[in-house]
Amino acid sequence: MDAVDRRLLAELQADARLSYNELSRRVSLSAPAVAERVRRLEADGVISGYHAHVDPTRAGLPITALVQIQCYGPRCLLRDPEVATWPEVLQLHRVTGGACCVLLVAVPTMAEFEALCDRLGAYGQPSSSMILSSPVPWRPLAPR
Amino acid sequence: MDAVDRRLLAELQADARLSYNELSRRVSLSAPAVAERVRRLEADGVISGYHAHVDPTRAGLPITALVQIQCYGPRCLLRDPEVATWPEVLQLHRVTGGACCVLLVAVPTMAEFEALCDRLGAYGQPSSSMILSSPVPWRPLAPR
DNA sequence: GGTGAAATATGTAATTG
DNA sequence: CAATTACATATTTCACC
Repeated sequence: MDAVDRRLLAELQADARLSYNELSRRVSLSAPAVAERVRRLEADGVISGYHAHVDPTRAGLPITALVQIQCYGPRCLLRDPEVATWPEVLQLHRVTGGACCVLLVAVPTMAEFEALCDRLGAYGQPSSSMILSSPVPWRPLAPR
Repeated sequence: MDAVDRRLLAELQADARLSYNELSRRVSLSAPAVAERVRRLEADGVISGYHAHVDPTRAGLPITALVQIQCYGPRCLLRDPEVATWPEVLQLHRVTGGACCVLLVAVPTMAEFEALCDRLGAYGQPSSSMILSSPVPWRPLAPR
């Protein structure tokens, strides 16, 4: 991974819909050369995907929260592949510390959040932090 | 926002680089009609951006963590706009509960993580949960 | 990695239902 | 008023240097 690859990653993280033509202008390389580099970054798994980001509130999901769960050993949430498919679960991380895992969730109403907490309660003790605002909802990675 | 808009959001969240032509085939509409709907979703702020997602480990940032901070009132991290520009900070959420805010961070080495903790310590009491793995690093929103 | 030509995609404007 | 068609422009993708 050289300086040009890092430039390409920065541009595509900022705007995933840039054309190879526009990218080629920005990194001063021909379009085919850019296309080949990008395909290599995709094949190597450096780029894991291209995603439109949707504002949860404007999409009708104004309640977002970080939920830590202290799982009941054998009933651990991480052992149930079903949970990763729940539409409320935007992120799921296995972590060290008091909790077993942390979920970022988004729901339309408090009633649905309560129902989700009940469902999560089957796996362990949930502890929720409601998100008031997200000064940085996402930021591009600066590769080393 | 009708059913077609929701289809478009689903397709663009799954693959932000789809052409209007391909989108038009998938939702059974002409390309100009699709382009206009997408521009409306962008203008309305439903779509907040299009971003390539980069694998932190493959980009040389194998250490990721969730860091909660109990800020020292007046020195609150949220009052320093500088923090949002630190390249290690991938997400920053203001939350309810014991902590003032939660940060998702990524760094190349434990030594750099230690340095980051020191810097964060100026704002409040940090409590870190190291991320072991992310079964769901990101998932598309299902609008209501 | 660059170049040039063919195939494909995009943007605009006029037109239709 | 939103969607379609038609056409000019731009982009992607090959083959080849």
